[in-house]
Amino acid sequence: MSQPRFQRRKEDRPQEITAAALAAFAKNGYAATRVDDVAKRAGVSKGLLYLYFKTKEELFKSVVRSFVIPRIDTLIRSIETSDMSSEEFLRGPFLEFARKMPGSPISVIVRLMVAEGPKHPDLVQFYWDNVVSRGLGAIDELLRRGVQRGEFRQCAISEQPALFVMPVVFAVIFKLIFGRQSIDTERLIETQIDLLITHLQGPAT
Amino acid sequence: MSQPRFQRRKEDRPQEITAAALAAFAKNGYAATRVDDVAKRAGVSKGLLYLYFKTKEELFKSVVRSFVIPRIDTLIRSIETSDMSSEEFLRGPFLEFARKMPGSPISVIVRLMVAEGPKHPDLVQFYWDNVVSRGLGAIDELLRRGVQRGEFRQCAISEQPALFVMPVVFAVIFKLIFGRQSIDTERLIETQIDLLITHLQGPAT
Amino acid sequence: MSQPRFQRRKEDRPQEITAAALAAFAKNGYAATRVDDVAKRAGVSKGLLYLYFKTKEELFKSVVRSFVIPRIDTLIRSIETSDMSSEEFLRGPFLEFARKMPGSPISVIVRLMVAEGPKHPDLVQFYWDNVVSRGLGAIDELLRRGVQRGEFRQCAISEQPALFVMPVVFAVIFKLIFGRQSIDTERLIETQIDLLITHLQGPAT
Amino acid sequence: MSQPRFQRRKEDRPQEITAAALAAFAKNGYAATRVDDVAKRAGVSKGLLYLYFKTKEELFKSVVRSFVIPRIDTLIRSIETSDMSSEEFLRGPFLEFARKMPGSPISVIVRLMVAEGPKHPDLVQFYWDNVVSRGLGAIDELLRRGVQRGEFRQCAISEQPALFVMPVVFAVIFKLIFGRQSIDTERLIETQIDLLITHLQGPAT
DNA sequence: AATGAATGAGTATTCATTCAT
DNA sequence: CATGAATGAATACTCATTCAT
Repeated sequence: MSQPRFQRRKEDRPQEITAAALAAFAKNGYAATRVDDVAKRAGVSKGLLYLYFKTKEELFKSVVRSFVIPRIDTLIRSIETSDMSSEEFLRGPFLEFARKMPGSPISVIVRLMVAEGPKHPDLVQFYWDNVVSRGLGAIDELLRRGVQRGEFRQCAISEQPALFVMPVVFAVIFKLIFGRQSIDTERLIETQIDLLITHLQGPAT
Repeated sequence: MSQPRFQRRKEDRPQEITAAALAAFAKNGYAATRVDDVAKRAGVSKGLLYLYFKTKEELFKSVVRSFVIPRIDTLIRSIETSDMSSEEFLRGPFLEFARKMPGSPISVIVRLMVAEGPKHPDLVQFYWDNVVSRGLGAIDELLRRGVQRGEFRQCAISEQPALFVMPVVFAVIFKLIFGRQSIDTERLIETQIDLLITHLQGPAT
Repeated sequence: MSQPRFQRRKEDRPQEITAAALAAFAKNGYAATRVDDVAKRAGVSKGLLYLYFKTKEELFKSVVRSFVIPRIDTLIRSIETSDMSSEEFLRGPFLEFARKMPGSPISVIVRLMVAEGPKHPDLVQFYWDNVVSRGLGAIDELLRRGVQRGEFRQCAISEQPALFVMPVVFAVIFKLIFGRQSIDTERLIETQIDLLITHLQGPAT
Repeated sequence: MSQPRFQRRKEDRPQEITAAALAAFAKNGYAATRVDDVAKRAGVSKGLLYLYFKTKEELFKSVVRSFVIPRIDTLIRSIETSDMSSEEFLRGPFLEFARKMPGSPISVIVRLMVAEGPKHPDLVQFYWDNVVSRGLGAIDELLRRGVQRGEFRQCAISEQPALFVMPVVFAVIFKLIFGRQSIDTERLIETQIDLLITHLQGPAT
């Protein structure tokens, strides 16, 4: 009776631990998080944690890897498979994605990258290759497609996908530092995207 | 040999120490920086450091205070005293300021705020009050002035000074995490500011 | 070589550590005792010591608690259960107890109380409640019983049990400060107790 | 005008410093007292303090020496020069002396001896030679005189002057540890001295 | 596989002592 | 003489990591 439950448990362990680690890192940052706490959060002994992750650093890298990739994959796939117009996509799914960012687990990872990046060059590289580069690439693809289809004109904006990512990163940072009592980041994101699209569409002739 | 072991230079010490601390924090982050290292960098004994700063935390706060305020003060004063048109100011002094940001000491402090903010709420508050709030206020004032003078039209953009700050923060973060091999942040800043101004000036009739 | 580096002996550790701490405190006093030394004496790592005692101070308190209480309990119980006459008890078990005091672990604790008391008011209170008050109370009870039984007359002496404790404390202090080459404290204790009993029994009619 | 005042000042410096040190030691004990504090209390710079006392330890020894000797000298001289009967002296000047002890500066020195004695054998020796030995000797002399004059009978008590010192030391210790809320030490001292004298005078034949 | 007792290197902080002024 | 800035050795405490059970 109890067997199958334990069986299943074993499979999930690593994920449960990285989830606990993410929560712990989110609360206290990497350096101030004790491995003990992560283990306790995961309902696991310290020894077992070390069975899955050789060091605290490896655990950290695992956290970054396992929580960001799926998110970015989803975005990219939706761009690739979508049959919306570029504008529709930007005002629809992309805006939705952008709005959810601040406050999501990924935002925590931004904090970790900012804080710990300099000490983990390989992780930075990984993050660049798998998250930033691919994310920017996807938006670039979206813009390129818009230009091809005649929706957008080709200009400085259509060549800098970072302009679309910018407000998201900014909002994430703001939320992280100042919490919710700061500025209206949602409106900021909307305004920026609207501004960009308006410009890409050019003066209505 | 030539250097006496004791040197009395009461006046200069605090600044030398905060400068050294900034450099150390910049390299390793707050938690990973050893007080010993800061002292060594400053060419000072650990004991003396503790004579001026009661704790590592206080040293950290001092660093934030002494390096950011002057910078932001300069910007604000130049806005207040400038007799340029708003556009001229944005394309001139402000753009210059924005370009210098990534790689400057302030950029390091952004990293510290992101990483350590959650553990130093009073510092975050201080930063908000003295840096962010005043900085945004100054730009707001500049935009308002532009509207009053008829240079700009009143719209969503003229009400969100953060749109101007956004690319700077974004560039800072990018440089911090990915170094120089990432994206062309200068061009990004320019494009964004140009975009905003163009929009504020409305369709050329 | 023969000793494994890790030994799991959870049960015994706290006692071993407090014993080592008592010895160390006895030798150097509280302030001058390094936690490192206590750990070494106990054949234990510093980390483990801190697993059982959160701070050096808590270790100190534990020492006081665990070495004095049993001693005083024994005395009190023997008073309560004894069926000797009061005189017999005082000249027998009590005198024995008094003689053993100087040089025993408790004597060291007196030193700690004198030296560290002012900085640990709660510990002083604890010591008063659990040791001094109860000890004096027990002797008071013994004297009261003697009066009731007609062995002793009621007088200033029968009301001040401290007169019996006095020579013990004095002897302890003397031994602590001056070692054995000072005065004959055993004889002092005997003389005092004899003197008190003689007086309590009144003039032989 | 100001010259003579400074002149005088210089002479008194060491005493002012030892007085300040006594006060500081009294409050916090030897180990916990910072040289800085002593200097501040004495209204003197740290450097000057070190001009008079080579080390903290030497300062400590100076404190012990300079505050106890005068006290004990006074007692001894009054014994030597007194023309009272031994009983009168014991019930008069000696009792007065004994009563004043707890709470006086000397009581603090007892604490210091108990706490720091083990680490300063030479100081203990000094204390024994100059204070304890001479003090006990003086009382011994007083008792011997009483026996010679036929006031007292020769017995175990007349040979153990410590019996007279005992309640004083005990009272001092008690006050030091438990403050004033403990037991009536004055009455204890009186009772003990009365008891001893009564016994020395023997049964009224 | 799982536990948590045990380890020890690493770090912030204090304070007696020195010495340039 | 007098100052107090400057030094650095000493020490309590933490926490990633190991390993007996």
